[in-house]
Amino acid sequence: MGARVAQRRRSQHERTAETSARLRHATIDLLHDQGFSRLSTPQIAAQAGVSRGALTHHFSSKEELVTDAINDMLERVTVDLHRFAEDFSARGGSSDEIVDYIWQMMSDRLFYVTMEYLPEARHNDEFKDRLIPVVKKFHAGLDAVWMALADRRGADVAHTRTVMNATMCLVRGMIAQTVLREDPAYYREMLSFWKTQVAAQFPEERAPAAPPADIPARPAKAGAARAPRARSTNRS
Amino acid sequence: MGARVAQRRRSQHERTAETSARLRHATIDLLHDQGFSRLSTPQIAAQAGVSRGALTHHFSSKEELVTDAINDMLERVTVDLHRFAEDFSARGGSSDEIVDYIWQMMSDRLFYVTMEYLPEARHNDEFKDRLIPVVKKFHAGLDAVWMALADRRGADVAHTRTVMNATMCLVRGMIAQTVLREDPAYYREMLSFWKTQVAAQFPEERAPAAPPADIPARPAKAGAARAPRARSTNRS
DNA sequence: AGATATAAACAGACTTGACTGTTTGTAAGT
DNA sequence: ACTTACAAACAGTCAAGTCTGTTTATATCT
Repeated sequence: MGARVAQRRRSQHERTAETSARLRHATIDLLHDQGFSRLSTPQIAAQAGVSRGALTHHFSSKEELVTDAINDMLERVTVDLHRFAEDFSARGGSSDEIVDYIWQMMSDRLFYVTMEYLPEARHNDEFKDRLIPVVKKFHAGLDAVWMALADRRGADVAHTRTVMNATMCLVRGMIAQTVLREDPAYYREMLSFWKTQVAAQFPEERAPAAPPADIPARPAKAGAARAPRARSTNRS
Repeated sequence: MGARVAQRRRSQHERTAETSARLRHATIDLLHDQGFSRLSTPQIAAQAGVSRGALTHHFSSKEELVTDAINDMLERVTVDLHRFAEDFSARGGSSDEIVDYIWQMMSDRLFYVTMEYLPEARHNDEFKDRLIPVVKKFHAGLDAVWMALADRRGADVAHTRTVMNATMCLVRGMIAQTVLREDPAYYREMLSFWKTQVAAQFPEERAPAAPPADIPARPAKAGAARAPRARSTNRS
């Protein structure tokens, strides 16, 4: 495995930070690639390139490791989203871009990973209790972004919140379908439909107001606008 | 467990049908109540009130049992949906009812069970290949219902399909959220918003066209119309 | 500063338990 | 009688958590 190069002296703090970060990243990678039911601590340790002893030293249980890893992932996604929102506001982008961004963000890895741990949360109360504050923080971050966008647009705050939350839910459901339904046209069409709906909710949009609803909308080569930055995962 | 009562003579065919049905139902029950990662064949056999030997006799692998059970579940749901659609068309119900019905149908058990096996399908190709025709059939059944509804309404077929599929996706995403977010007002508001959206897509609606969007809509004691029949599970 | 004590980081073996697929044995139907 | 339905023991695998031993960093004392 990762033949460690000659390493300079690292402080205890650095060692802890590095090793636990490697383990958290490996956990997300495996959650995405292998799934929760196949997720084992020996495998995580191997993927991270550390011993199982190191894993047990840093995390007192598998649950703690998994919840910490999820927290990490959501924090990274939140940071990315804030960046997008700032850039978007500065440029005064169209609402279509927001839909595309959400689709990209969720289908990159976020919602696939989420689908792995949600079932566990449903049956494991301790796990669920650890997770609730984590996702609450994430939702608060999302909400802050939506509210900032509404503000700059002068849109109704409550209504914007509902539309954005609905977009999130729609995308979640679409991504869930992708597992067993491979049909790009289907998803393209639905995103396109939804973009016209969202645009219609923000009439004060500058450039291209809601187009006549019966035009099936452009091919919607989704997401090209703002590709998510190179996936933050480091596979060795 | 289930102290079997004195049973009259059953034919081989009946015995097979009964035992395998018990196993399939137990599989869905446990998938819903315990989750995929905790699903074991000894547990399924116990829940069904048969021996593990009986299970292995009727199903050559765990995967076969699970896929058969899922197929069963989807067939039952499809039958229920067709019943609803016929009744609905006969009465000329409002589109709100459809949204409520879908929400009820999915949040009863359907989508929670789906969330259990989707991750497995994502990582297990054999399982996925078994499942694809099963869900394809289910989607075809759904589509037939939407098309029949569009027909009677004289609505645009393609557009109706998109709107109904979007409704399904939205509801999927909402139900996924319910695992970690308990917030009835949130879901009520979103359903209410969605109903106005759907209603706006069918202007030729007879009775109450899209109500002013700022009426938060009724408490949405959804689905009472066609309550899913008493859960078909037989716990001993 | 240099030797040394102490604690943290890491490695790997061990224990226990559970699950899947297989096999062997028994009862019920045809 | 003979096949199918059911029952239970068996074999191999592999997980999680615990425990023991080793290395690396840091505090302390002279």
